[in-house]
Amino acid sequence: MAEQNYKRSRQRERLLELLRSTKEHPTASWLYDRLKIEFPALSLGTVYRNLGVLRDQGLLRVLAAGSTFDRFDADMRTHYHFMCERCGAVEDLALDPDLGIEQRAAQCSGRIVTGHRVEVFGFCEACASKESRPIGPSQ
Amino acid sequence: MAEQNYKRSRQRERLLELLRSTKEHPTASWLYDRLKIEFPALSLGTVYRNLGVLRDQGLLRVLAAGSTFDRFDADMRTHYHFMCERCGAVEDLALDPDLGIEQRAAQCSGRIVTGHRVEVFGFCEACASKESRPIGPSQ
DNA sequence: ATTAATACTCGGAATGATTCTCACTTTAGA
DNA sequence: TCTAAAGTGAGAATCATTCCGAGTATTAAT
Repeated sequence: MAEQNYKRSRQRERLLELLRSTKEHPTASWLYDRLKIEFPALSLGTVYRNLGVLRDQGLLRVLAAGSTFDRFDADMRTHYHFMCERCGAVEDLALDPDLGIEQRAAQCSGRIVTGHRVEVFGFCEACASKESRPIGPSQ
Repeated sequence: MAEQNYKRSRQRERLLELLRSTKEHPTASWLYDRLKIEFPALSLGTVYRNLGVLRDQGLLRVLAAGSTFDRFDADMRTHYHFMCERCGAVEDLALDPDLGIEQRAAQCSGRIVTGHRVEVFGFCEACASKESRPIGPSQ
């Protein structure tokens, strides 16, 4: 899975640059739309295949945003996310990651822990001001 | 979304009992297969619809397990999960939830924070003993 | 108990993100 | 330059989830 032979491709290089240039945690289709301008013949399959390659190369992470679609993040430093329950936006949180969680999760178990993920959810600033009556639990 | 009129249905009541009786964090199709024994005419759509109703009633939570399918958990107390990267199993973690995360995430922002979720990943005990050479990053 | 209103069920079709297939093209090393 | 292997585009296939329409069950009021 990791000991693969990769060749360069302009599509993949630009995909990574694009992902690195934004804080939006884009979806596959957002990336496709942008990249399509530069590569008019671009195929959606190519975007998905390269997202998978970059993930295997450890150059991006996949954030599961509910069951509908994934979002992608090229910032490989451990950091936490905030997800808006109303508009679906994903924002980085300026919190120090708690690596003790991983130690405690491994403690007294045969598990191998490789990482952890924290997602805080609620309503982002824009939605919080519109939405005077917050909705009930949806996750 | 919450001020809905619900009527009782045996299918939904048994669905919730079934989910409450297991620690497996089942998928929709696992629940469907089990419930189908009891309700031979059961429809998959009914399972999904009722999972949605129970979620809106605050009686279960949806765990997004990667992009492929959801898992469901009727334990509404805040608690953390461990997810095996190899077999996909989901286990509860016996860690005290850190509610300070939510306060820190809300601090100095217009956000409304309603909850948070922690997922630790790696290899479960069974997989850790088989898998001598752990695989590279996949999330 | 009957009835009316409406939520619920089933089955199957529709949706939508993601993955796969395959013929052709590009890359990289000899 | 030549060749093998990885990459590409187009579209079909997959698969979890949602939607729809006609008939059924539940509830509250008569």
